[in-house]
Parts: sequence; C-alpha cells; structure tokens
Amino acid sequence: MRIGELADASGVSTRSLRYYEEHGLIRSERTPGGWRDFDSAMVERVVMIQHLFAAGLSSSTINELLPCLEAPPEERTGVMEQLLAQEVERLEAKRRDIDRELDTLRALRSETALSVK
DNA sequence: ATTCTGACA
DNA sequence: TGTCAGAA
Repeated sequence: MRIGELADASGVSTRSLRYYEEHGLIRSERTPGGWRDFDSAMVERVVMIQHLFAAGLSSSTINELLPCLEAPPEERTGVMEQLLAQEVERLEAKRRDIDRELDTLRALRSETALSVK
C-alpha cells in the first residue's frame, strides 16, 4: 500500500509516517518510481507507535521497545519491563515538577490578590 | 491526482 | 507536525 493509504488506514499523517521511517521505526520498499510501498500489516504497528509517542516516549525508546512488543511472549526479556518502569518513573518525576510549579504560582497569585485589595 | 525531499512567515 | 515549493 502507498503512504496515503496507510495514513488513511492508521489515522497517522503521511508527515508522521515519513518521520517514523526517518527514525527507523518502520521500513518500506520502494516502487520503481520511488514511492514508498508498505505491507498492509504495517497498519497495526503504526498505530502502536502512535500510542507510544502519545505517551511521551522518544523515538529511540520506542525503537528499543518495538522488538519486544513484536516478539513472541516467550522471548520477551526483562528489558521491556525495565524500559516501561523507567518511563513511568520519568513521568512521575515530571508530575512532581508540575506540582511544584503549581504551588509557586498559586502562592504568587494569593499574594498578588492581597496586595491588590 | 499523488508522492518525494527539503525547509520554515 | 503542518504545509508549501518544485519535480517526477
């Protein structure tokens, strides 16, 4: 299938599909005319990648994760569990940062409110 | 009409 | 990531 068809089938823009390929997340054949030719089975893989990006993972992390997700459960090593645990930790740290920022802003706002009255 | 690459008021 | 250009 061509890139436009894959885009329609997966809901991922052609721009993103080319980006995925640039970063080695997906592969494609080329027609004599130079057009990308994807296997229709690529649809689910692309959707998976989209979800991982939405979770804030980097393309390099996704690249490490994909082999694990596609390998049969028996062959899955602990790297997947380790990577995911690491991402969870990263997001929790980010949340703590945001909470800190909220505290300082709320404190500043209450001070400001008092002086304006 | 569709895709390709490269670039960004 | 969108989008536009210029070419195929």
